[in-house]
Amino acid sequence: MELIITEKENAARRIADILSGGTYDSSRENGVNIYEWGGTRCVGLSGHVVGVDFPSEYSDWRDVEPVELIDASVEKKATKENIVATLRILARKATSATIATDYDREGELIGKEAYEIVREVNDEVPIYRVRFSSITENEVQDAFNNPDELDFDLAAAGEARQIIDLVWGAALTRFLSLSAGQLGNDFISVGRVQSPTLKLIVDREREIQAFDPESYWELFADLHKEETSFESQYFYRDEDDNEAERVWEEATAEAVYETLSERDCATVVDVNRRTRTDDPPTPFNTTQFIRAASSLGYSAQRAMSIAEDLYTAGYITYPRTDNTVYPDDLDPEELLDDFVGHPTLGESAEDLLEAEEIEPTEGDEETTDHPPIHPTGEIPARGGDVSDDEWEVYELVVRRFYATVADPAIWEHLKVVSEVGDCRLKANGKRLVEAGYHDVYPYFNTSENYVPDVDEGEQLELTDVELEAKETQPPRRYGQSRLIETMEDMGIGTKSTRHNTLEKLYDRGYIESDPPRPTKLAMAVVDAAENYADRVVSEGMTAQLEADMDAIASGEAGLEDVTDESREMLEEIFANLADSRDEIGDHLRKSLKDDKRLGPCPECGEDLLVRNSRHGSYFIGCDGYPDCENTLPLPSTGKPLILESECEDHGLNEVKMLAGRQTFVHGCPLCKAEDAGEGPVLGSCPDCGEEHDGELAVKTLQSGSRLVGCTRYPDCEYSLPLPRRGDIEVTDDRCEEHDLPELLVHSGDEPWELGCPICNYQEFQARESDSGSDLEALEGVGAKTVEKLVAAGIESLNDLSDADPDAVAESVDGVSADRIRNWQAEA
DNA sequence: GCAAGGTC
Repeated sequence: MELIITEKENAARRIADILSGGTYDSSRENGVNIYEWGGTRCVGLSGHVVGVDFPSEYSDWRDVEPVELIDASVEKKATKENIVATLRILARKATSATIATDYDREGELIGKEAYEIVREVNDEVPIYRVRFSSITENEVQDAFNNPDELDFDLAAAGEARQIIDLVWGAALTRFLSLSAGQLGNDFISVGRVQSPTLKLIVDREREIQAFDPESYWELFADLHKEETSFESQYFYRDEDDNEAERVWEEATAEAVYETLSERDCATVVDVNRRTRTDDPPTPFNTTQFIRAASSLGYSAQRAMSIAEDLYTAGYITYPRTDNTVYPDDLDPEELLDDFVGHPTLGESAEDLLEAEEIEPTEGDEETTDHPPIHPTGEIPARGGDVSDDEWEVYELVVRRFYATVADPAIWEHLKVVSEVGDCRLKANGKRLVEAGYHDVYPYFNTSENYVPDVDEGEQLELTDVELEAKETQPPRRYGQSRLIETMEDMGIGTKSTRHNTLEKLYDRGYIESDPPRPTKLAMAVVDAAENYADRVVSEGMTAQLEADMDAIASGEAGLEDVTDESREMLEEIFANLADSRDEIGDHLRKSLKDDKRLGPCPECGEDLLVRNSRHGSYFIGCDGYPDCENTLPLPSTGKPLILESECEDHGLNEVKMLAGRQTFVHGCPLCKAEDAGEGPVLGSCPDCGEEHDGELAVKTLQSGSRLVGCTRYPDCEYSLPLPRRGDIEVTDDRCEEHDLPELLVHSGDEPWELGCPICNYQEFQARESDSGSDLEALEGVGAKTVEKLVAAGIESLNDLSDADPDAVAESVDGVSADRIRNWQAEA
């Protein structure tokens, strides 16, 4: 039997399809698909199926000095046992094995892992390696007709990276965690990729904190030509003879204002017209895809997760790629043809097919493993096969492909300079003359700025002179997609890991909200690393590692040369760290406390801190405990985030509750506690009104949440829910059926009618039973996933909370146990 | 219970 091993399940099926001419059968072993035809079997791995780790005697953090990890041996352990087991079974029976993992460094290493598993159980079988740049008939046939051998040097380069990352990461992570006494879930992590990324965010925050705003002024005036008018801005020549608009002295700004205000007319002194070509964008790699999706409001993580689903379902190509050049076997016309006649995507495709020649754009990076992200030609049904979010991302990928084969756009720029006394005004107009690719790719801003045709020497009426006082602004925080782009520029992380690295920084409590803001802990970790292990927060470590890996791959250096040298450098770092452990620990501990501090306790003046209750919820307690027992409640949903804004009455920071889509600002917890109590009475209680004269009132609980409840509580527990946000107004209109006033909720710009609270609750219940489920409130869950969950016996959030994630993942297609755990945390 | 890299 001939055995073929690929990097992933999807590739196994496609290769089986090509080599068997579509005649393969499939079977399942240990939950792994095996494709079979003639005497051949083809199986897909799931990326790495083994991972590096220290021997188990090193696993107790308290028993082992972190420095000992530097010289500890590093072992390989199976991480996907079912796949490894399946591979062993197949390998025993194989007469030849062919490794067909991805054509890149990590693919070579994954191939070597497979090689070792095969060799362990079968020391005779010949093992080949095939390489192809895309899974197409020609390339695959060609590769299998000319089998090669595994490149052990290239794989060793990858192994060196694994060892260095593990040793540095584990030793330093344990050192910092132990120094601050942060063990268990709250450990303090450090790594070659995460730490330079964190430093990027921290450095920007330092700039923002150090920023000293400066005042300046800008001047504007309206110019008129016949019926039309346009805005012009004052400018002057600075010392370097560049055009400048900002005036730095108030007196100068006022003098200019005087000059402009005194006149009622300006003379055109210069008209400059030019056309600019606006080239269509290049094909999507992962980073550019994330960037485009983020401008539609998707987080990096969410964009990748949707892309992953679209890929698995066969609608788009592999979403993890650095490639920005379409492969030769992609025929753009053929692909456009697939969209002809489609109700919403068809028209653009038909327009594009009318062009005489179709020549796609190209980016700078051409790689051998995967093509740029593009549609496959298989089109999902909106609302049926895919959710609205998935469709939006799918359409983005389709339209990006359209854009890459579309014409450039042409802009006309018109600059008009006018003179008023000795002052000059300018106006920049732009007009889209040829929309070009913007017609098929409507995601870029194409707003025009109208400036009329004028001639030199023309006199224009001048009105509405404005003097605006402004301040220079601190640099802006990096957004997620900007961070991922910067990581790519710095050469850290990979297309597959960058978005996960950001997620990791959130999980570790290093960054919060979006755009991410570093916590005090993050600042302290970066401080410590800069002082003692500068290398691990610099992009230089990756640059050096890349160079070393190249040397190993080309045979100029051995794996041991590189890892030994790296270990020596880490030894030196630990020699310097030894005496500073307590000092570093104190700094980290202090920062951890700062992240929880809201401000002074009104009862004793110590600090109020966010604390965990025993049940996993949160409350606010005093640092003076047990001397001061002051506490304040927090809402039971979500994880508290301390905002920068402070309450004017109490000097406490306001609190936001993070709970996925149900995130809301709770505000000052002391204000909330003071506001707690009974609000206006609405009417008689339907449960006990007749018998005991109970009445319904709007109530605010200590935690800040509100409800309509009976005034006889706790004797009568009748209650109706109210929305978490907004002020409730009791109107004069009454519901005839329940004899209660209609309620109005003021939140956002427009107040909305909640109506009678009983009717509102009944409608809510009807909707619940209608859709059958409250599962849709979960992040990233659409009707389709709910259907699958219901089919597996999970009908509500309650069911989900009680379920065993692994068991559910087993029975629900396309949902991982981790994702379920996230949902449980969210619920 | 450490990293980063694959993949789901």
